[in-house]
Amino acid sequence: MAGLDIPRYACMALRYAIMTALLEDELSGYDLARSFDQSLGFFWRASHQQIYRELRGLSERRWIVRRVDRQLGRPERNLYSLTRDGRQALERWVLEADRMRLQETRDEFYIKLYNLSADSIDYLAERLSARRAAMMERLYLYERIRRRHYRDHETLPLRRRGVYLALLGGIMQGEQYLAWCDEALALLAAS
Amino acid sequence: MAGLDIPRYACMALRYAIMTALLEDELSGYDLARSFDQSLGFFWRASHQQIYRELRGLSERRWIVRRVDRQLGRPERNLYSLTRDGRQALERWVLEADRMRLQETRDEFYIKLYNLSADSIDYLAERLSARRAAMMERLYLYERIRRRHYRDHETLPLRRRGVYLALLGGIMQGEQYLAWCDEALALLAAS
DNA sequence: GTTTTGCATGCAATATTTTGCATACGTTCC
DNA sequence: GGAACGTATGCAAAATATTGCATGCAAAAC
Repeated sequence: MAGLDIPRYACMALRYAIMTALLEDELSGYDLARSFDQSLGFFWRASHQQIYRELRGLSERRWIVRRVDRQLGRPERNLYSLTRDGRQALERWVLEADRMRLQETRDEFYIKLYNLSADSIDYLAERLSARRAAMMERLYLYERIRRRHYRDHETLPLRRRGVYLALLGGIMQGEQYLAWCDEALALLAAS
Repeated sequence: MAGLDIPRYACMALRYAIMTALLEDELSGYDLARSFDQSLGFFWRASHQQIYRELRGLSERRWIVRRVDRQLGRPERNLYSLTRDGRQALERWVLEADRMRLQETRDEFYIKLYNLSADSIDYLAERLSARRAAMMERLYLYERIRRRHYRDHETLPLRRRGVYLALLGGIMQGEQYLAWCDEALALLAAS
């Protein structure tokens, strides 16, 4: 009865993000969840619940296949890999009209800044410092990845060069964010 | 029966973004929709449908009030303004624990970059140019706002200084994005 | 004079994300 | 010997966002 229930809307970037992660590796839901906490996750965050749900959908549509990995004395893992259909769907998606969202920084902190007042200034400055520190840490991680895997990006195979560009975007954005935090902190301190 | 149906979850930034927009002006849903296409909307986008829905919720909770504005020979407008309760709720929200999201650039373009291939390189380069141009245009708008209203930001009242900081964040981020586009375009062209 | 654009509002369905909860096994810390 | 932590999986409900559709009036463009 059910049928494949193919949605009319073509977005569902998470679906494709997961397939992208499976492009070169066979991964479990758990692996994916961790990877969405790191690399790919810097550009598209997802919780494990979301990932497991997408994994089910993707399996139903036969874009990925599951292989059960039984380990002695451990819970078994479901390892997923791309099918040929999945690979093709992914390739199609990449070439599909993209809805340009222009860096939507959907951060409620900016809205809070719009509400700057004598009551909130100390709190907001403190939160800003926390953001600065967190970004610093993330940048450090980015840089480690860059040094490890992308030191010499001109010799990289094409696909990896794309990944490098995304990483570079993250790094540049992070550095800019630090600079902004510093300016903002200075301006708040002077108020 | 219904009751106020106060949600357990405290996020709902859109709700507060709307109230923030109403902080100094009495606005209609239409005005808000336009304003979310501009200034505030650079940090939190929302469609008019979403806005009208929130406006209803906010009215039910008595955080805003509606005043009907009848215009001769024109459809009437519903103008909303903050109540005292709303103002207090907003102030509370600003001081509430914020869940730091660290600049989540949720842009599927990065995921597409992860899929860079001989087949996709031209398309992706073209899309990148389009993004560059769009960001350029946005930056131009930001700069106009800055020159108009924030030229001398040291003399601004406190709240406006917060708005200026948000604007500055947008400008810096936009400039960084342009720089990234240029680097990425160069790297793609060399491939 | 008809088409387009702008003002102004909204419903309903679908899609997506978040939150809360739940289970189960193994290892390491105290 | 028990608590905490890491691996591993998942359901259900609520919140949030997007898309498609719908209406109606006025002014301006063609």
